[in-house]
Amino acid sequence: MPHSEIELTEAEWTIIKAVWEKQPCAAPDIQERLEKKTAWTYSTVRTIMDRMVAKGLLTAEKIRNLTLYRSAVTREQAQRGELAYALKHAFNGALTPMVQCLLDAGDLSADELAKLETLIKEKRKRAKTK
Amino acid sequence: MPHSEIELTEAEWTIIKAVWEKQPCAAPDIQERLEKKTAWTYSTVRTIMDRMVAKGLLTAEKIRNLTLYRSAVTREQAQRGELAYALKHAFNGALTPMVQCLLDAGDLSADELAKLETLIKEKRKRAKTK
DNA sequence: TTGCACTCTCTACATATGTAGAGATACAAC
DNA sequence: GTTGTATCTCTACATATGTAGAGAGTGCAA
Repeated sequence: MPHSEIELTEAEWTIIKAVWEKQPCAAPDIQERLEKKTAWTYSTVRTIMDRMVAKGLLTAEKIRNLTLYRSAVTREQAQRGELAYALKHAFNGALTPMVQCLLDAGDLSADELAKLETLIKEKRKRAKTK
Repeated sequence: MPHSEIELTEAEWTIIKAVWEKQPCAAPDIQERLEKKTAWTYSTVRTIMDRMVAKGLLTAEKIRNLTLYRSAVTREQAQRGELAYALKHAFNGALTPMVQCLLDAGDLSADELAKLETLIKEKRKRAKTK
């Protein structure tokens, strides 16, 4: 049992994506970087980030007057968390229908479909040899 | 533009799944049905349901002393909403990586993989003839 | 007409989340 | 020392979400 499910709110996703882009970073950095998109003030960004530290989503290291933040979870972990949530609630844990819905919903190009087909083939091969 | 994204909280998912199982239903029904899983009191269930009506997730029809609820969204709509959320936030809208992650994460049986492969093949065929 | 049994309405409270202002601090430049 | 400027800390408030108790309305059975 690795970690109790990781779940992010919309605001948290916005922040953590910015953190991933430039790892140790200060709150004012993030605030500036997001200003165009979100119009959040420094206080807002800072509050969210500190709450994320409390939740274990970020780490904070204080150096003099500056607080450096880093992500405490990888993008993959966060992605898995999000998928796990959808899988559990919307699809009762059934993976196949979920993938199916995904294929139905999106407009995938022939190229992308081909790529997926390849992926699955490889996966099957690996499953067999295991 | 169909509907502004549908999003459900954990509690709401629990409720709406119960409603889908037995369409017009009263709050006490749902409460009883969920009691084993959730231990929610009648008040709790009722409050959530009424809030869901306010959000347009359920409809309520009052007949004398009884309020009948129905789902205002289909399971498919709700599923799509959930996937759209994950897609947008965790994968920046890129479907292929999302499917990929899904394949990596879950332990799909060879059978299921085969089924998916078939699905994709069909999809490609349809895409071509279109 | 009294009393259950059922369902409802109203109100309440804790925690979570989104959002931000006001004032304190630290450090560099003058 | 005084003044800026960047950064921080604290506090606050609105809305959302989870959770539930107390008491009122309705109708059947005795």
